[in-house]
Amino acid sequence: MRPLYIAGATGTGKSSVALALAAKLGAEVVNADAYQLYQGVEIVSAAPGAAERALVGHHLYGCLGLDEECNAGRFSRLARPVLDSLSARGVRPLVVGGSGLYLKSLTHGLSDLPADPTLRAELEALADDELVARLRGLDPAGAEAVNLRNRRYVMRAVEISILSGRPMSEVKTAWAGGEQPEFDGVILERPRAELYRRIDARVGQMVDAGLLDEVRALPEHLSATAEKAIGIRQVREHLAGGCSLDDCLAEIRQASRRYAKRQLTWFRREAGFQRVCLGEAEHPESAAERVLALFPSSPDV
RNA sequence: GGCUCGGUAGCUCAGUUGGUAGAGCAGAGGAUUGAAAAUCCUUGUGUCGGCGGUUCGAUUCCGUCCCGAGCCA
Repeated sequence: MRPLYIAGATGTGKSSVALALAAKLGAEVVNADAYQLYQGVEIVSAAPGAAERALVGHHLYGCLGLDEECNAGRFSRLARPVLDSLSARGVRPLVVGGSGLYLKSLTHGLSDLPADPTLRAELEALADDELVARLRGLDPAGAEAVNLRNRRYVMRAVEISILSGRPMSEVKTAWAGGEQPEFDGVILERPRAELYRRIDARVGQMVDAGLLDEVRALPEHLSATAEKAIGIRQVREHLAGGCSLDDCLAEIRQASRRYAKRQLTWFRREAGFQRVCLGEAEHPESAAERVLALFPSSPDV
């Protein structure tokens, strides 16, 4: 059965709408959130709790250890078999998350590009201008296309060129150029001010739910991916006496709002999704009805 | 009540020896093919506290009033 994708910025209310939808469709929820993948950060990543997860099937929540790295490639390799096995059982996958690149790796597929942590560690040691020089040598056309001020993108381009033995710009095919893939997807939206209010409020709820204890209980060493979760660095600084709780929470709210803003920019230009703007007091049931109404002809619903 | 120092962008402040002003932060916009909750780029017109005066011209000098902080009574 074809998956139904539910995207949107953090704090929009995707999880509750997904839960209502899953109940109506007899579907199961598949996570497409980079941090809800990890075990031990349920509160800080605002993952659905045990009560919600008991209601309908949930997949790819808490499936990675905090010492494990993750990326879009690994995510899609995790998710594909889950989608396939649900389909084989006749269950519709409801893919829910706000990590734009992760979602796109499923809706559009990722180019088959190599990656190698060892090489990356070597490149990490190079200065910015050395990296740019490497890229110019390996892939002049790519050097034109990549934002050379963005060290991370330059590094990845060099990495691809070295590993594949061909210029990155030849190996990597553009999403924009290809055909628009067909999929069922909806982007949930809310007015900016309301979204920000919800994000701010949610940080308070995280504290009530035990945010500080959760972070205290984390292993000292986290993978480079896991440690980037918004909230971990800030709470750790507070716990170490580096800042007041108020300042810590204010920083988490701000980082979350900025993240949401970047998501809005990403999703704004994503094609192929329907869009549903949620009402301020709208019940998830009602939102789920409206989403369902957008896919009347889905053969499998 | 007297004296001193402040009042300039949403915030913290710089500056203009008189020719209507600029940084940091915040905010906004954008990019995005294996770190994506990441990373990177772009973006600053505001009665320069109010009202008078001097001046061709005042945010800048003078007077006065208002507000804040401090000191002295």
